[in-house]
Amino acid sequence: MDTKQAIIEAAAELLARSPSGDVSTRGVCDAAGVQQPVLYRLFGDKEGLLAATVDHVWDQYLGAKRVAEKSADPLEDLRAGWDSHTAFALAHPNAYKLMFAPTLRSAPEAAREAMRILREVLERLAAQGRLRVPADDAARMVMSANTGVALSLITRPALYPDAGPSTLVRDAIHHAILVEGGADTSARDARAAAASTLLASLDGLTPAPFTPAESGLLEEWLERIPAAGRSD
Amino acid sequence: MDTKQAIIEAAAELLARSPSGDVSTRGVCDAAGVQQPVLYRLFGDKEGLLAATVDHVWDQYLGAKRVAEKSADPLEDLRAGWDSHTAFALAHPNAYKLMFAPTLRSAPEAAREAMRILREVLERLAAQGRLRVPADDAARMVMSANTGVALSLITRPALYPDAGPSTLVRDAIHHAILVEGGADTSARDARAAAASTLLASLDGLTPAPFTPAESGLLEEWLERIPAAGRSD
DNA sequence: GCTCTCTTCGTATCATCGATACGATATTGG
DNA sequence: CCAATATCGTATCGATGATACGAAGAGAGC
Repeated sequence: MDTKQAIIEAAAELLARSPSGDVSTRGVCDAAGVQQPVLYRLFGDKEGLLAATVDHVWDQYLGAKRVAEKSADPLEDLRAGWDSHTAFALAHPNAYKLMFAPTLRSAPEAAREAMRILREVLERLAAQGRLRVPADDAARMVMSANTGVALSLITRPALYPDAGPSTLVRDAIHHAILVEGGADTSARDARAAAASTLLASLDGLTPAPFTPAESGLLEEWLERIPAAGRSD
Repeated sequence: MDTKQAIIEAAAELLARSPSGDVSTRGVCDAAGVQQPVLYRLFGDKEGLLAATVDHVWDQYLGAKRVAEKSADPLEDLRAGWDSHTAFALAHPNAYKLMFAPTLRSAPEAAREAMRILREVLERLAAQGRLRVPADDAARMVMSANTGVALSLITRPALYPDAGPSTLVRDAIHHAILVEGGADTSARDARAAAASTLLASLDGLTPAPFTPAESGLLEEWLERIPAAGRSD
């Protein structure tokens, strides 16, 4: 059991120091003081080792950040999440490349966890009526843009000498997915306002996304929403 | 001369068919009917071959598009450039990964040319006073976000089943770098915000004003609203 | 304590890959 | 026709991912 951790830490160490962003199984085994067959018995193949290594680096980094999460305002958390994601990429470029670049066939667990954390923050915003797109779409937008910015910062430092574009892109995406300023209205008020906004603007849609029958039913349902009771 | 082109085309062919996204110099030489030393004499090393191959694929793709460029409205060109970039990634995923993922040490000429084309369009917009950020910043924002979206589409098809996020991120970035143009966007934004607000809060309604079937249909309709009513 | 079985270990080895040395062959200039 | 130069082709190197296979060790049952 301990040898597994020793191998992972040796791999993380070598990976962090590797100029090419790659490590050899021989090098890892030598550094960890084990032979190749034990590595392959514990991790299956090189991809398994790299995935475990990435997860380890990610967990270590996240451990320091986990305490500071879940502030009062989910928008702050959303911004902090983006900046934390970017900072991780700059702090551990090789691990980050393995995590998000198309090197590995299947995404490591760390990438999935990053997506989970992001989606959780977005759902908190959605519950407050502050998302203007479905949470899944917002998650995809934020994640893909963030990885693109982070990879650019890492792999083209001459073109991206500072993290200015990161903040600009971050705010551009957040502006696109968030409702302006509606933090103070309660969820029920926001819902009622949203329903009436839609009711007022449905007729003007061209091309019409609904049949007349659908439109009629939708209007009837929307009228029921403001009266619907307190969820929170 | 001709053997060089033959090698490049063989490499492009093998690269397009490669499930791993990689090719071996031996395979390329066999397919082109030459020996390894000639490859190394013509291209220096494998990276040189791959860079030349990426440039070849990019030129071929761009050749078909070059005629349709430089429309009257640079904003149309900006949108077309984003969509063309994304379409190239989907059409030639392996070449695209080599072009923008951190595999190659130095960016191939094709990547630089893509940046040049983008910056040229942005400078036309800037000349018309329609850019709200410096053209270099705008170029970095657009390029990094676009590569992030494209890489996500390529490498995580399960998470990104369609190009919807591409358009959303595109418009988010463009909105952030451009001065306001359309007048009807505000109404559409309000409508979209209202729809997603409702969508996010429907589940919490107690007592439930809708049957599960109604709820499902309503959600489906609400998801259609943000995309509806695009006039431009 | 002894043996039997099953797991772990360690050597040696395979196959593939990028890259090159070096003699053989062809081509070109005089 | 010859010599100088460039190209070719075999054979090979060094590194790497992955594994076969016998040796050594650890329990389980008697």
